[in-house]
Amino acid sequence: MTRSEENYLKTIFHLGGGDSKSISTNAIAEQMETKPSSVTDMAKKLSDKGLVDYVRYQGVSLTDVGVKTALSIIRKHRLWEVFLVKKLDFTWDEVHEVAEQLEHIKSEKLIDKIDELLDFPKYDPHGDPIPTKDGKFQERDEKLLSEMPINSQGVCVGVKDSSVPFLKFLDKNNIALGNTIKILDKEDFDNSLRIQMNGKEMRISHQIATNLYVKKNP
Amino acid sequence: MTRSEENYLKTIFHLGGGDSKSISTNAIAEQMETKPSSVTDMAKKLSDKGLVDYVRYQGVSLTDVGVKTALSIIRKHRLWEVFLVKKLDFTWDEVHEVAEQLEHIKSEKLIDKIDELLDFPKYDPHGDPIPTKDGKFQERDEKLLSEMPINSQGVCVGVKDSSVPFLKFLDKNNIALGNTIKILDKEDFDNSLRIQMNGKEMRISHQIATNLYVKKNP
DNA sequence: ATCTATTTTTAGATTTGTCTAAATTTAATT
DNA sequence: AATTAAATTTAGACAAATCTAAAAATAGAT
Ligand SMILES: [Mn+2]
Ligand SMILES: [Mn+2]
Ligand SMILES: [Mn+2]
Ligand SMILES: [Mn+2]
Repeated sequence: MTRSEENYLKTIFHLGGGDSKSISTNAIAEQMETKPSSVTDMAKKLSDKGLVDYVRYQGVSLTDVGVKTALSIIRKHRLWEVFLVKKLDFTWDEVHEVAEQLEHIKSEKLIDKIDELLDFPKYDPHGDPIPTKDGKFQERDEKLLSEMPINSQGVCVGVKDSSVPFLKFLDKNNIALGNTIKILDKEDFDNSLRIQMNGKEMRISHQIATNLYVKKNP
Repeated sequence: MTRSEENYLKTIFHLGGGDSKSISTNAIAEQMETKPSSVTDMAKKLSDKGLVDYVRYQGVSLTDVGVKTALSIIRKHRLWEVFLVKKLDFTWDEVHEVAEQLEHIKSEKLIDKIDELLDFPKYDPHGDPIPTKDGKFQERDEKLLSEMPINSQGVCVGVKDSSVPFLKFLDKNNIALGNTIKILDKEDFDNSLRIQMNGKEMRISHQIATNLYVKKNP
């Protein structure tokens, strides 16, 4: 497996190609910042290797082997991110770029030992679940902050947008995973929210609220 | 810098090209298990980039920038090896292959933090010195076990051959870095040595003795 | 100094991954 | 059903890194 092949599989998975849904050439090209013709070439190669099902003009979806491979790369990516934060004091906005490189290191023992060193974490620094060694995914019962009803309460468990600017914005406003959030009020005009977080009251724009995952308290 | 360029610089350094000594195309090709014609191509490319001095038919040597770059890769390689042994319980015969990959990860912060996590080690698991961030090399006063006089005594500090079979052989015979060794006798016939190590007496072949570095006790 | 064996370079080909531009297919619209 | 717009594929090119085979240069030996 080349690095490029691995990156294609990962992208196809993230676009939903793991559920035997067909992903278009254009969608992959856009996500990977490459050209559709390059995607076509790679689709053929991955198809020859039995990693994707590819029908000309119809897009690609991952085979079982393709899904398994994609998950193993995603597992490595997220474990490395946890390592960087927990063991090397990286901030959550610094880890993705480095993990993009580390995810391609080929050593099963290495990633198993990292997993062990970290005490088998279930989520990465952005709240994304870490697949198990045998490719199981532990989805969490979570919803977007923007979808929570007034007076409900929950814990912030993840970010949908994990871009550097958004993560830095959250840091600046002391919004962190683990914080307890209560919805006090919604403003009809701009869909902004008034919330209570860790005791303090604050206002949050709709854009922010649609990019924060919350686990609702029972 | 591509991964291939980095590997060439490292190899040229290991062959002595850091002391403005010219290294032959063939020597590099042999070391890297590639063809001389490929080395010529790369020599031109590295020369264009100012990393080596290259004279046709005369071989290459590293420029100052080339030395600095090579040392930074060697630094990364050796720090990762220490990390694997100290933090992930790899054995010293398992680390090289993985470090060959990890040394190419591009993140200054990452390697500085690994260095810090390891408490700024001076030597790697095979006793090779780790260059400092600014490219300083702390050579040690050491000699080969085979060159030690009878009745002298020292501490085993490194291996010259760090191949997997040799390292496994050392493990099997309980020879480890840090052990104290006293030369009891030399056999003229086959140059083998009778030594005392950690209290016990044993016999060591010439081939082993020429691949172990010892720091002589004062 | 000339010959010869060895080393080194060149020329041309190959693989991987990418691109542009043109051709084709599909999907949407009349 | 024919036309058009959009998506997708093909064809041909390119850069990086490698190889083989042939040519050129160097160094060693007579
Ligand atoms: Mn990431
Ligand atoms: Mn990647
Ligand atoms: Mn090594
Ligand atoms: Mn390497």
